[in-house]
Amino acid sequence: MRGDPFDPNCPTRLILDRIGDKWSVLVVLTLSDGPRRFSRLRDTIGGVTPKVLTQTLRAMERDGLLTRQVFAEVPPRVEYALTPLGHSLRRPIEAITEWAQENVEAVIAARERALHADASPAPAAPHPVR
Amino acid sequence: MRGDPFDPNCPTRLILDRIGDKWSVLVVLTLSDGPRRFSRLRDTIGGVTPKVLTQTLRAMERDGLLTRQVFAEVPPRVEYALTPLGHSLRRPIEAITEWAQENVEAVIAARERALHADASPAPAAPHPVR
DNA sequence: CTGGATCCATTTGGATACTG
DNA sequence: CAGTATCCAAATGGATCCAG
Repeated sequence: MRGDPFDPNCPTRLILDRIGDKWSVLVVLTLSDGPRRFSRLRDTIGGVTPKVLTQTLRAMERDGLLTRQVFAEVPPRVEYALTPLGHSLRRPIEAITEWAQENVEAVIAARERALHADASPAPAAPHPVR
Repeated sequence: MRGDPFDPNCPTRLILDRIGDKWSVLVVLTLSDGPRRFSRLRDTIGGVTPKVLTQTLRAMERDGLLTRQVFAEVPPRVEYALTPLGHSLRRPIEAITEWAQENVEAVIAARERALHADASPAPAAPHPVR
């Protein structure tokens, strides 16, 4: 009852939502090696805007996955670090990313196949590739 | 580098997007035990609309994660089943869901704490500036 | 029974500019 | 440096109705 992901009201869904956020996953991976500053995170994670990164970090902080430490210095410095809880997420996340790395080609291939099978008879119209 | 999740152009992101889709995860879990019909899937997975479920299934089919078999019967019957590729996703996904089940309470607790800390003026600042 | 089609509210996330 | 503020485009997902 307490851990049923199929129940829409089960908090497990919350976790899936968090994992579902691609940035969270990358943040965990980045912080796995140790604390990082904001700009370091932004630079490491390609294609994320400051706004979204901040949102992600705040959400993860609320969820107890990481800590945010502000140093009263000039220039300002803020360091993010995984909590033990956050660290415990590392393994499952790595399982996913490893699967991704190993099977990306198969997925791409399947997608190509579907595309060709679908477009063979009458191509013409350029289909927006999602 | 073909397997770098940090590269926005890397196909690995595609996988994360697929996992990120909460329904995909639940579909994999549901089909782990064997093929299922559409309505069975819809009923098992709480809170999903037919439209979205169809979208999810079609996307997963394109990606080679499952097969869609139509029986020429009345009433119509359509069965979905995981491919070997889809089955290989089972392990990593279970890793995530197990983590979720084990740590949901900790996350909820952290969230409650953050809420209270934010709502009450003086919880005796344990940390410098926030 | 299995979805396709349509409409629509809400959310999400990106670009840009600016501040303590 | 580390964000915040604002605006906005696009995508997501739900409700509903209908069709093969």
